[in-house]
Amino acid sequence: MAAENRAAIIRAAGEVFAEQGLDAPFSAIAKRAGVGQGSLYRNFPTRQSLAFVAFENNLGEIEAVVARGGTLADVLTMVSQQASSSVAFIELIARHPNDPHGARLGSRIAAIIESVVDEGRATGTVPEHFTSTDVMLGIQLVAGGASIALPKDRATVIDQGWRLMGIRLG
Amino acid sequence: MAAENRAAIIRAAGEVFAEQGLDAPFSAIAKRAGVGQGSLYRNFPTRQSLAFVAFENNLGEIEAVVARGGTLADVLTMVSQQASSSVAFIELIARHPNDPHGARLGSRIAAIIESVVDEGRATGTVPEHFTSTDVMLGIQLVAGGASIALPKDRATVIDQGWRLMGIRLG
Amino acid sequence: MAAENRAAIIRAAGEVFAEQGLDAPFSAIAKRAGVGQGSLYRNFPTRQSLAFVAFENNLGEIEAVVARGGTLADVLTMVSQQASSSVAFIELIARHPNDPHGARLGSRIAAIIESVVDEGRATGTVPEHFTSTDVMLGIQLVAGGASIALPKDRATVIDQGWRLMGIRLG
Amino acid sequence: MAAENRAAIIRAAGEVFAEQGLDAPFSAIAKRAGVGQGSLYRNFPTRQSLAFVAFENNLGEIEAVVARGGTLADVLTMVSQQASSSVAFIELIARHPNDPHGARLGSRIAAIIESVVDEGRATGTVPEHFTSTDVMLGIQLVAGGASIALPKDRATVIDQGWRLMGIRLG
DNA sequence: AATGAATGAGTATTCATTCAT
DNA sequence: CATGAATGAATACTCATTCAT
Repeated sequence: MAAENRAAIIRAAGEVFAEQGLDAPFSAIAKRAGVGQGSLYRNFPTRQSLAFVAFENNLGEIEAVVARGGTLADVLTMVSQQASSSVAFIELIARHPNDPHGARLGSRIAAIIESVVDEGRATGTVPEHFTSTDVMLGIQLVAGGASIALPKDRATVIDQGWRLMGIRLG
Repeated sequence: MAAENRAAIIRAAGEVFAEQGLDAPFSAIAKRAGVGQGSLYRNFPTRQSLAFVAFENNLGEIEAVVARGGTLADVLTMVSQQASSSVAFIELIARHPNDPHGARLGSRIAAIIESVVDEGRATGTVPEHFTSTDVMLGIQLVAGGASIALPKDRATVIDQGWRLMGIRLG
Repeated sequence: MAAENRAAIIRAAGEVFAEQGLDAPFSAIAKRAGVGQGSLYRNFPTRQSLAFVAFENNLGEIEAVVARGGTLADVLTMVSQQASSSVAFIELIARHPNDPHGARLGSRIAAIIESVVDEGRATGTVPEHFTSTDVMLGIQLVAGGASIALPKDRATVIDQGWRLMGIRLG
Repeated sequence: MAAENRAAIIRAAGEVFAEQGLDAPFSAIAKRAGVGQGSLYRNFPTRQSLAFVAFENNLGEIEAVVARGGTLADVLTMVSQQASSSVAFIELIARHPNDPHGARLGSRIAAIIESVVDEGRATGTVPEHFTSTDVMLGIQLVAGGASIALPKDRATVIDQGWRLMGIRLG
């Protein structure tokens, strides 16, 4: 049952973090997962440890798209779509760059961007001079800009944000 | 004593919000100001009402610079400095666009940008096609991007953020 | 100005107690009276002292009606009409029978009832065997019954209460 | 320990409500029960939910008496005893006639009265024309009358109150 | 291991009461 | 005297974290 519980917790955490933000009460996650608070704490002693694992799913989806031949535009579109959860996601990484989990996630993201940035420059998704570091900073800007906006305004902030940076997803 | 207390509260709130963010405990503000919680509540019945007043100072400084012939680059440089130390400021405006106080602050900011955006376009601070709305969105992006970064990384995020958008402050 | 202030406080207290009950905040009374809290405390050091004086007005009105030839039915009707304020009024007296002010008020009420109870018995307002003490207890019952009812139910409780005790006001 | 704690809370609440009224601080109840405030809130999220459960005991006692052949006089005598010590009980029901819990309690009381009111009329406990609704209103009057009296006067108010309404318990 | 109950610290908010001006 | 600001105690409520079962 340990394995199922762990899986349920990860799934619940992803949902709850996306809905309520990274500071959501642990009790809400445990309840959604259908497990006791104790089980949650045994599997994930800290909020970060849970959050990192919870967001690896998101990353997996993006990696899968890239593996199937996705473009930089596809990647950034997915980030945009995952707006609210991505906000928490980016926030998490930005806040804990030294955390081993965070570093690993950061590397995976970097690898993804790296693998498609050339294509993106070639097809005009991003300006010629953009490095993969620039793209990652761009993600941080739109995610951060969205995070301080009201939920209803986030999609607009993200769309217009890409535009300001000369990034074309359409 | 009323006036000094009020001033002390505003000063304390500015500091505490900058350090701990917009959700800092009221008790911390009262303690820093050296007043009772009751005094704080009488002067500012809501968190927003306090936050707005606390940040009007910042805005005043920028307006003063513009009045003395400051350029768009000067304005954005000051915003950068403030955003770096006090992300809560931008957060406040982004979160409460409908609040009457917020609207007033927003209008003041819009007026400032409007008054210098032509100069900024002419001198190459911002790209030719930037509207004042674009500049304000740009501010939101760098402020938000900074808000999810570690304090020590904020200045870099802001600098590089401006660059990504084609904005030159130097 | 002392005299006017005192009068304003008494008037305000009567209104506020009637609206919000005997536990209304002092600040509300001071504000309604248009005086400082300090003035309120100087004139009436305790809540009771204010409440007793505030309700003497009510009593004065009833006494005036009796002086003009009012009947027991008139008296009880007035008590009924003053339902919400009367609740606080009766409560006050019932709770502080030993307070000198309370004793004085109680005596005035007793005097009023005494002066019209014979008429009330003769005309069938109350049963033959009712003493003035019984009538006062009756007032306490309907006032108390009303006090624990929801505001919207109070008039009904009072009306039906009189009926149960065999008292006819119509 | 959960069950004992819950029982301790209910017991403590009954006592504290009886002593201090329905608005007694939750902290006092938690302390008396020997539990943390959190436990109290988990078991009873609202004041009403606690109050209703706390008073169901009282009702159970009365129902038991009726089940063993008790009369209306017995019922009203028990109510008198409880009202005298625990006005909060009646207050609770009078204040929340629409609350689902309150409605249930109200129904149970109505059922009790209904089941013995015929007997009460036949034996002269209440006047011939009294309906069960009248009896319940009578309870509200004596309970309310008692609630605004000093504790030491309550028994007398209740006794004399029944007499005024033509109800004989002896 | 798994559960969920238990605890208490932390924060918001409201007033009664005092006091400086 | 009058004003109304100042203070802090009192209370409600929420969660993070620990632990008994």
